[in-house]
Formats: sequence, C-alpha cells, structure tokens
Amino acid sequence: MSTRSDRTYDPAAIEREWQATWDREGTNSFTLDELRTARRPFYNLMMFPYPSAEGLHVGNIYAFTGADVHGRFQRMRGHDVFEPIGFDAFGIHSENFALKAGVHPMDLIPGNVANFTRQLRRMGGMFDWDHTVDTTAPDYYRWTQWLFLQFFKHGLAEQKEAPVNWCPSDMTVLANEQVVVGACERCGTPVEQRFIRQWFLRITEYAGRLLDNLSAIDWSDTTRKAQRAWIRRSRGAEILFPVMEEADKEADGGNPAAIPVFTTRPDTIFGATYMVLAPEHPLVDAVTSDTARDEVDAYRARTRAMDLVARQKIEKHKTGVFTGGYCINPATRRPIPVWIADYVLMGYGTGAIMAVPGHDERDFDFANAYGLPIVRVVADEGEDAGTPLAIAYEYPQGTLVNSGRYDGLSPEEAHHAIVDHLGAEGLAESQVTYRLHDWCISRQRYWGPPIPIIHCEDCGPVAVPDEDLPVVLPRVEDFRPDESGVSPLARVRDWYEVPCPSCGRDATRETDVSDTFLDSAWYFLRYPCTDFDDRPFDAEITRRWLPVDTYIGGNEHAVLHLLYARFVAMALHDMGRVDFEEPFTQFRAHGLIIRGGAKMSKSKGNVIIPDPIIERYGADTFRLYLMFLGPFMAGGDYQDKGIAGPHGFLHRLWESVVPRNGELADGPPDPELETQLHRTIQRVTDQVAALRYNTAIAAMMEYLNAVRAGGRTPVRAEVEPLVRLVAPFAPHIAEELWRRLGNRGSIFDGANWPEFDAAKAAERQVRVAVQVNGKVRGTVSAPKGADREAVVAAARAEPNVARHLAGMAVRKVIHVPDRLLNFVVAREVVRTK
RNA sequence: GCCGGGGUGGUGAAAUCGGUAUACACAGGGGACUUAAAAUCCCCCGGGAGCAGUCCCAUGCGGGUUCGAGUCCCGCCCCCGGCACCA
Repeated sequence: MSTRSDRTYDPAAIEREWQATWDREGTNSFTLDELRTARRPFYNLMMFPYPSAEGLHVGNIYAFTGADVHGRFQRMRGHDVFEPIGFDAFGIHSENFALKAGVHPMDLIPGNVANFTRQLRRMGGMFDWDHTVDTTAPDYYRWTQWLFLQFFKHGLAEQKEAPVNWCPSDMTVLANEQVVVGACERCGTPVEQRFIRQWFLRITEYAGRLLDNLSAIDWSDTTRKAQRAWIRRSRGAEILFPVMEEADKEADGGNPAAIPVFTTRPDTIFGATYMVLAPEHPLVDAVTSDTARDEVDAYRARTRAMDLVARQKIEKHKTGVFTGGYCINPATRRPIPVWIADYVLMGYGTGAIMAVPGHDERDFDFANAYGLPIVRVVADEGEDAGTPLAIAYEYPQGTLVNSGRYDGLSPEEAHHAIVDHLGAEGLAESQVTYRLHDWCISRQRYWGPPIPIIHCEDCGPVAVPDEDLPVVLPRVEDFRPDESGVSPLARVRDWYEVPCPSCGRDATRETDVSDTFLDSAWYFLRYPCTDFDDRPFDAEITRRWLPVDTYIGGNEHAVLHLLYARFVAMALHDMGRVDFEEPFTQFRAHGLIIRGGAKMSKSKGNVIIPDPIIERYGADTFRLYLMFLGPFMAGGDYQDKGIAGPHGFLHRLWESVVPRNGELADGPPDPELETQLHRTIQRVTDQVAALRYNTAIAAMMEYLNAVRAGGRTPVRAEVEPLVRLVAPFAPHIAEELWRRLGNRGSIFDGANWPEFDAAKAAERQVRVAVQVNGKVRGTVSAPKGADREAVVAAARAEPNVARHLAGMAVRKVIHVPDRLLNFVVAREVVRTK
C-alpha cells in the first residue's frame, strides 16, 4: 500500500537511502578476490583531489561527475568498472594553509579528508571506498620512498648542483614545470636562480620516447600538443670553437681548449661572426681578458640579481658585454670575438651560441646594437652574396654563399657536409637536444615524504634499506620554511643523525622532502593494490587492471602530472616492474566551469558552494545540470537559474513512472514513440560514449517531452528504457525507479544499458525540404527512400513551390535522398512569334 | 610573437562527410488546473514588412568557391587558454 508521500519525488530521502544501500551491499567496491578474477576489467580513473579546507568545489564535482558518468555507462554496458578516489594531501599548498591557519598539517589534513569523503559520497560517485589512497599516510609514502630508491638504484636519480628555480616566497626550489613565465605557479612570486645541490630524476633520458609515444596514444589533442611543445626536440650539431691563446694571459687552471656550442643551423657557420656565452657560463672567467674583467663581472652581477621574469620580459632590447677574448670559427679559421649576453640561457644547449646575425633574428638585433659584422651566407631566389640584409633571413631555403667550398649547396646539403667535414677533425658532432630538463624533486619544505637517503662521509649518499621504510616524517611543531636553502627537518638533529646503513659510522639523513608530483606520479598503481602492505603493487593485479582504460582530468596538468606519470611508468617498465610503457590508454581533458564568463575565484566572488545546492535539489539534479551546461570537454558557463531545467526533467520522469493517480500501465508503446525511443537510444549511446553529455541529456528531454506531450499518460515500455538511459547521470533516482518498476538489486549490476534496434528506429515517412535556387520554399512528406521522380512530383504540387517555379525554366534538380530537393531555375526566355 | 580553442537569439548552447540555422534548456510573456502555493500541462518568444498567405535580412568582419556555406578557401578583427630570447 503506497502512501501519498511515498509517491512524491523526494531526492534527499532516496539519495540517502541508496547511498546507504550501495555501502551496505558493496555495490561499488571490489574484494581482493573480485579484483583478481574480474572478467571485463575497466579501470576508470579521475585525477584525485587535493583536500583543501574549503571542501570540494564545483570544478572538482564537475570533473568527477563527468568521469563517473563514463564509469557508470561502461558498467551498464557490461564492464567490471573499478573507479577509485583518493587524496593528494602532501605539498606546499596544504602546508601553506596550515601555516596561515596556525594548525599543524597532521592535525589539519584528517578533517579535510573526512569532509571531502562526506561530499564525495553525497554527490553519488561510484567510488570504491575500500581502495582509497592518502598520499600522506605512511603506508602510502613508504612506497613513494621505495619508488625513489628504485630510481636511485637504477641511476635515474642523482644529486647534482645545477641552476634551479628558487621561490623566495615559498622558500623552496621548484621544478621547471612549476614555473610559469618566470614565476612560481602557485604564488606568482618571480623565481630566482640558485645553484644548490638537488635531487633530480633523469626524465631527459626518456625525452625521445616520451615524445615519440605521444603519436600512438589516445589522448586529447591539446594535451599531446602541450607535451610535445614542452619536450621539444631540436636536431642540430654541437660544434667546438677553439679558444685563441693570448700571450699575456695567466695560466690559472689553464685555458679551455675549445667552447662547444649547439646549433640547429650548422649550414650557416660561415656567417658566425661572434660568439655569445650565457653570463653564468663556467668558461666566462677563463676567456675574459684583464681589461674587460671589471665590465664583465659587473654585467654578470647584474644578471644574477635579476629574477627570471625581469630577464625574460623587461629587457626586450638586447644587452651584452665583450669579454676581450676570441675564439676561432672552425669553418672560416678566423678569430671571432666572444661576448656574454643574457639572451643566451645557461639552461639550454651548451649555454653558448655561435651568433649568425645574418640568419637569426636575435643575433641580428644584437649585432646591430653593438656594431658587429653581419654576413649573408644563404641567398634566396633572386638574391646573391652581395644582397644586403634588412632583416635576418631565417628560412632554410635557398643557396649557400660566402661559404667557401660549400657555396651553391642547399642549406640542408650544407648542414650535413659541414658537420661531416668538421666531424672528421673532431670539431663537430650531430646532436639532438631537448628543451625538457631533468625533474628536480627536492623541496626545502616540511610537508612531504623525506627523501630516503643517508649521507655518509665515507660512503656518499646511501639508500635507506627497504626494511627501514618508511622514513617517517617526524612531527615538528616549528615547520616554517626559511631562506637557508635547507628544509625545516635540518633543524631536527635527533631525527637526522643516524648511523650509515653501509658502514655504521655517524651519518645524516637527507633533510629535503620530495615534490608532491612524485606522490601523484604512481598513485594509480596503488589503488587496486591497497590490500597489500608488503608491496607497492601486485604483479598479477596490475597485469589485469592496468594500464588505465580511461583517465579524465584537467589540462592544467598536461606538462606536470601527466608527463611525470608517463615517465615513471616508462622507467618502471624498463626496470621490469610493469609490462606497459604508457600508463593511460585514453586520456580526456575536461573543460572548465566558469560563471558569468569568468573563472570562479574567491577574489571575484563568483564561487559556487555545492553543498547548499545539493541539499536543495539533490545530487542527481546537480549532476545532470553540470553535465547539461555544455560539452564536457569544453566546459560551460554556470547559470544559477538554469538548474530548474534538469530539476523539472527529473520530476517529470518520476511522475511518469510513479503517476500521482493510479499505477503505470502496461501495454504496447505508441508506434511513433517507439521509433523516437530507438532513435534516442542511438543518440544517447553515441553521445555518452563520446563524452558529449549535454546533447545526450537534450535528447532524453526531447523524448520525455514527446512521451508526455499534451498531458498523455505513458505506458511502461515507453519510460522504462529512459530510466536506464538516465542512470549514469542521475544514479539515485534511476535506482529507485528501477526498483519501483519491479526489479530487484541495483540497476548498475548487470548490463542494463538499453539495446538499440535499428529496425525500430527507422522512420517510414520523412520531411524533405524543397528549395528553389537554394532557398527553402516548402517541405513535403515522402516515404523514406522515395525516388527523385516521386519527390519532384510531390514538390511541384506544393503551392508555394509551384508559385516560385512559375515562369521559370528548370535547369537542374539536385536531390539529396530523404533530405532535400533543389530546383535550379532561370527566368524563361519568352519567345515571341 | 608562436601554438591551441572559440565568436550563432535576452542567456547557456544545438546543428561541422556542405543540405530545412537557432534542437534542448534558462529567462520573459500569455493561458489551463488549483482556495492558494508547489508540481503539471498548453501557447508565444532572432530582426524587419504585412490582416494574412508570405517575403526580406541575420551564425564576428570583408571577399571567394558552390545549385546550396555556421560548416570549405583567402584576408582581417575580437575573446579565452598555453608557450614565450630554446640558438
């Protein structure tokens, strides 16, 4: 006996009930045994959140809902879908918040995680709560440390002194990927260059493979392009320019024999009229003459003081200083002056260039500013050796001139010939250079996994033995970073003073912690294996579930997390630990939710807080609305009132299955509705598969409108398939209606996605547009597949068409079957007798 | 500057192997039901002309190809995102 209230759509009540049921029945979780035996495994991954104190924001929910819809869809099509979630809770972000709030991160994070968990459950995600990870849990970061040691043991982690990016506000070094236009990606402070000994993972070893594999993986194009641009390969040559001896030069340390430069245009070497070193170049001192020394030192000091933003942005015109030294152009055998200038970067190539002002815009500007000679060595069509250069001619097309025996060759031929000939003398070598740098993972901060290394005076850096992992991050009340360039852990003497694991003598722990991005570079391997505490990931389960089938996340990680994760997987593959190189078979970048045309931000005051909306409308409505805003991969503009549409739709759906008066009737579906139903199934299936959720929802709305048109009462066969179609978007109401339709168990158990029947989707009659000279003048109804003659006859009978054809000669008739008919006409030539 | 993505009603957006532009939804207006509200249902809703049938114009701007262009080509303008002296 159903009561009145029992027949009213009450989202809060049914969502609470079904979430409890899912937990109780284990609907969304796998046992270890199930993970081992799943027959059609599908790993549906989304980027795990950083659990902020503010709670889940709309952007998180948008991304997770879109990924969850995909997971539920795959499940309804018969896959065993593993959909885990976790928390990326280490890192500067959390730590800075803790500093500001005056709370220890160890006290702060658990509350945030609990709040996120509550919100994630409330939005109705199909998460496996038995397989979550928290990167700050010792039983997780134990394996992050283990992972680092694998790199260390395979020679892929090394400590080296190199120019690194120092953020003076966060007081730590940053990876290149975390520096945006010379500023810290998090706080926007211009970064400084420092030379400190740091731990690097040698991602550059993998640059070529990371680049080449991109063309073979099913990823969003924008993401692949961003990675290509970031890694960027340049093919060219390294060429040695011997330094000219100076009689009066002191021999302190001896003169360098030659300075290597990297160039992509060895063919232009006859036009190299001077050389430029980066101000930080280690050979600057050696080439500088005594007379130039003061000026050179002053310039270097000035450059050092400049942050990278100033160096890259403000100094638009080029500056530099002559060192007083010369080296020999190995092609012309003539001396050329050596300059230093800040437009040459120590971080790329060799930090030294051969300047070819005739054929490089930057060198051209510099040569003009300092009166250095400009020589043409490539002539385009219609030019010759003497044609003056108004601007640098940079194209690799034309013919070599002023280049001795190479005159007349094409730049490409000359490129190879010159490298070959100089190579024979040991002065040149073909070389491929990448823009990608090694990944600096040291952080001089507190809130991260300690790097598991012990420094011993005798043994050098020694790995912490596996059985001593994890190196537990000690609770330190004063965890503020400082200017010193070392971590706050360096203030905790009784923690870092340990015996050397190798020789037993007094030694010290590494006090830096590792980059948060190392935590997240392997978390997807951990999820299915959290049942194991004696290994980071289990070989058998990993073989069954990985690589990840679909990964959905934000494109802001295109060159951060997504690059690091690929690198880690590739390295683990080479170590024989996993049998795939690429961890994510398919990656889709979702769009951004904006509001009022602008990104949501606290400063703009346009942030949407999801909790009250879910409370008022229910998670199903909110999910449906977010997915309806626009194409998932493009994002959408959040409009407060728009939620009324999806809300009404779910109400009408409910009302159709649970009529206010009486029961849902059985009986045959209306034939026209049946046709529309199958067309809808087809559209929704295609569009959901393509992540085009907005149009899928529109198709469902259209169908329900038709079912209810004019207040008609639908029968079961008309609405039951719609309940299945809507289930990925609005799982709670779908479960409830599924139950009320008389089914047992979850709609997500069993392959309940409706079957599309092409025969039933076929329309018998079609509307054909009739044009005269390309303008629509009417439509006619015709049987599907009607031939041209039949349609022409029907069209001519249409009064408005006939009117436009009157007095006209038909030159041509274009017929697009079942779509369109176009009469091409011209005014009839009137013949008079 | 370079590389992506995009400019369509009052608004979010549909339609891209060239084939009835504005689906779906919001906002707005009118109506039915109701004591009332909610919910539900019906109608109108790009601009202009006309009583109407209907006609003209409109997808950032200017050209072009085509029987036919939001869609393709050429030249611009604007917005969003990324990269930025990479030798």
